[in-house]
Amino acid sequence: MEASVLLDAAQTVFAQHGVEGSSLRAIARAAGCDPALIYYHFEHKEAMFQALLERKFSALLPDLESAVAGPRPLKERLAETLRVFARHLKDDAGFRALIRGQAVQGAEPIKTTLAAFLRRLQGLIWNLLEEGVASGELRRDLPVPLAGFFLVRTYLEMLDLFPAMGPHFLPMPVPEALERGEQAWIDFFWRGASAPEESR
Amino acid sequence: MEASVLLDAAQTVFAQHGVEGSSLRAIARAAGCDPALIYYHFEHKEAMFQALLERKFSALLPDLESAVAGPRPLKERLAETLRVFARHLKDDAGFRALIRGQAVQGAEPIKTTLAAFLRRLQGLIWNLLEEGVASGELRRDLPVPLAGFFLVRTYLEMLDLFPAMGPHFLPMPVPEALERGEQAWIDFFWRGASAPEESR
DNA sequence: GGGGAAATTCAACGCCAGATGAAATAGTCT
DNA sequence: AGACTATTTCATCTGGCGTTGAATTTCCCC
Repeated sequence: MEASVLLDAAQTVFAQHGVEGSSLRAIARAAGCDPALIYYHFEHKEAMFQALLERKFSALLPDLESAVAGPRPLKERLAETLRVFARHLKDDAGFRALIRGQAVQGAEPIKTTLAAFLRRLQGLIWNLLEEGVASGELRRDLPVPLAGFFLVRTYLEMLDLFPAMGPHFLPMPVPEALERGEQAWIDFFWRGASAPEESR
Repeated sequence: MEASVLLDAAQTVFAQHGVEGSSLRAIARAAGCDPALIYYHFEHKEAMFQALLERKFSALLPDLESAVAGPRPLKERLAETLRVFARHLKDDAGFRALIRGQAVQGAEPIKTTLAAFLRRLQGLIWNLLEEGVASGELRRDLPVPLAGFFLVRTYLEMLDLFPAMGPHFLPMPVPEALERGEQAWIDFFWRGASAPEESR
């Protein structure tokens, strides 16, 4: 049995119960094997979670690099960046909640893995925003690191919370809210970030 | 022993390990009592978590109501709303990660409690934003539910993620990042939400 | 078919968990 | 002091847990 089958099972169980709420026996049951096999492939549960993170991010980053590249208008590339997140993470709210839970209080090795990914992600976003500032499309005083944070984190919050909580507080069906929310956020972000007309 | 002592212990343990990763025996150890006492005060672990949520939100809502009231300028009241969140939640990142984890995949009773709180919170924020639209300060086409979401969730993301991950990706110390981030977000939000000059 | 390596299962250990009924202790009122 | 209620602990039950060494099975190559 390949490690990836175990990781598939782990992702399902982790997403539902969290890392600490998931037992290796539960993961083995989900994978259809003996718990001891997990120890053959991974040192311990946390190493398994780490491998999951790396698998997920390894799939995401190339698409991000494609999204920010090329001659298309800046706003469109920013929007495409968000859509890459949606494609990779949209159906993984439970897992994403887990990742940020680990970001807040996880073990140092996990934080280190997340940080390495964050720096690469940051680099892509910041370069894009700095390119916009240099070209005059974005305002000169835009705090690029913070703006990058706003761009991505607000959008990911929608992806996470609309499906789970949207029915309780959104005045429209969740799929419509996600679609309108995406466009609204891109427009809103653009208004917040773009240079005033008179300075172009 | 009052229930509130048990809830204090529960908050500490839940914040570190999550609801499922926290055992009643661990909470009892943190409180310095026998696990059976927890059953005397609460039906089960989830009921305990629910009581924690209600305790937290009961403390937060009155301050929010004060923050949005009064004759002060709209932008200042929006900013004060965010500061209320900071005062109540700033040192509770672990617990907040837990809350949103539960928002994403928690049991229905917990989601119902969260939803009830969200609706009250929404009501306050939306009224404030709608007041701004009516007065002409905010743009007429502002999607108020989505804008309210952006306002609060982006700020809470900073509160959660800057302390834990900021050293890995922010080009400044975390306390400074939080301070500048707060002001940057308020300004950014204002640019995204306010009406164009020519339509005032 | 045989040898060797890789993969998988089995059995076991000690410990922890949720939950409960009964017993003991503490507090309050008369 | 006694009655009663509230609080707290104790002991127990059943089931699950992480982890490991040994045994078994499977796979691959000659």
